[in-house]
Amino acid sequence: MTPRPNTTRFVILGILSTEESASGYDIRQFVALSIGHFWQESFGQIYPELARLDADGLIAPVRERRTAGNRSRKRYQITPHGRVILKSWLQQPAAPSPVRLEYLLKIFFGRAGGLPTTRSHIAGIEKQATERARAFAAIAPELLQDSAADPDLVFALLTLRHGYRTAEARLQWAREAEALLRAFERGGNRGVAAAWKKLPALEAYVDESP
Amino acid sequence: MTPRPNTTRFVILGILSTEESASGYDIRQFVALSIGHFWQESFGQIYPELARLDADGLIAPVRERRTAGNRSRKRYQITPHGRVILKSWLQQPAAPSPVRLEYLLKIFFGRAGGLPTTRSHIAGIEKQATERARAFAAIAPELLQDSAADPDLVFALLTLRHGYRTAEARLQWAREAEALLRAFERGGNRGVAAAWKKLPALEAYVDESP
DNA sequence: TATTCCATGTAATTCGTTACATGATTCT
DNA sequence: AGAATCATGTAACGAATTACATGGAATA
Repeated sequence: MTPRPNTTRFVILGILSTEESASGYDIRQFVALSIGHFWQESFGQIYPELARLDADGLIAPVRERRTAGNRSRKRYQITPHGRVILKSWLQQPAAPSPVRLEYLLKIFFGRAGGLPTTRSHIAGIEKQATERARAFAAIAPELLQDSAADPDLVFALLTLRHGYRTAEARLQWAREAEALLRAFERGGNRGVAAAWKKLPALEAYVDESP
Repeated sequence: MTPRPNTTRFVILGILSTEESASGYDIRQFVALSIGHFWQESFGQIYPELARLDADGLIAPVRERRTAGNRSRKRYQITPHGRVILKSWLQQPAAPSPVRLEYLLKIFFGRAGGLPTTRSHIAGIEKQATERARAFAAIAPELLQDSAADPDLVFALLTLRHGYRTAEARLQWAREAEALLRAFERGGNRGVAAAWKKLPALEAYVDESP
């Protein structure tokens, strides 16, 4: 059986490629704060993987100069070999990421749940998407100020912008969805068909050249 | 330990709530064709779950009138109890769906991978998003024609539109990402900061009322 | 006749989360 | 003194995929 990717490895290597040194706890923090909107890792994944990476020589523990008490805290740094492995992974095309959106499931099966229920799911998405879009919008200026000398700045901005665009798309979708449901309630499938035609034209935009 | 959701159950119940009767194979087909862009199930999940749902009385096997040979094919239909359970699940707010996008990981760690690599990842997304947006755009007219009498039509259109908006957002993002990288190559972080300000303003749109 | 598709199901293995155990440090 | 947070790690369990085994029906 061909073994599955084990992406956690590369997340850890990636973080250690930018962070110089980090503990398991640090890595968890980094993931939650910086890439939490498109990736997550739990301690149960991180700690065992750190041990394996160490055993494989891709990372190495760092001598900890203990400030006072013998506080147990293991920091690691990436090895040259680790960098090579990371780079070769980065250069391979990304594997397709399966997406599972439970809220769309609940909307897709909307007839069995009832229209009011469907509406409240959509309203929930709209609210959440609005909050997220605002949050992403607020982060960018901070990042531009605080990380003006950070060589990783562009890449952080790239993923941040992706988060914003995704939130914005959901917000737009939620508004269109509400319009379609109103049309459905008033005019059934024929009403929906009419409302659909009023939505921004699809083909035109996609064909547009950059 | 609080048991985890087991969404496969409700996917099966949902499909049987609209489909009247279906086999494990049919369910797999349905998932792949109708909701594959935001949900997926494998046989290894479906078949055991069908057995459990049967044992719990939420679905029931249907007598199969065999056309000729004794072909083994088990079709199931949802029971009244199954409908009750489905409905109560649908009415609960959707659990947050963890998202994992490997391609963003590769972009986020772009410095370790090199600019050309990052560019090719973005180009890949742009191509894929374009194809998807076009595909979604092509499905809608078909659906409006073929399913004019289908009581589930609106809900299918809703999720279809979500897929389109997502693809479109990625396409827009990819173009912006390319612009940011060009600015970075020419002017480093200061170039990026300048290019960032030229992107469509963030706050304005989100504050807009429907 | 060979290949593809229909069809069901199990086994092996990995992925990933949650809960638990444990203890130090910092803040109120 | 007590609460919150920092910090590491393991155990248990469920989720999910992939591969395998098996065989009929249709089609080229």
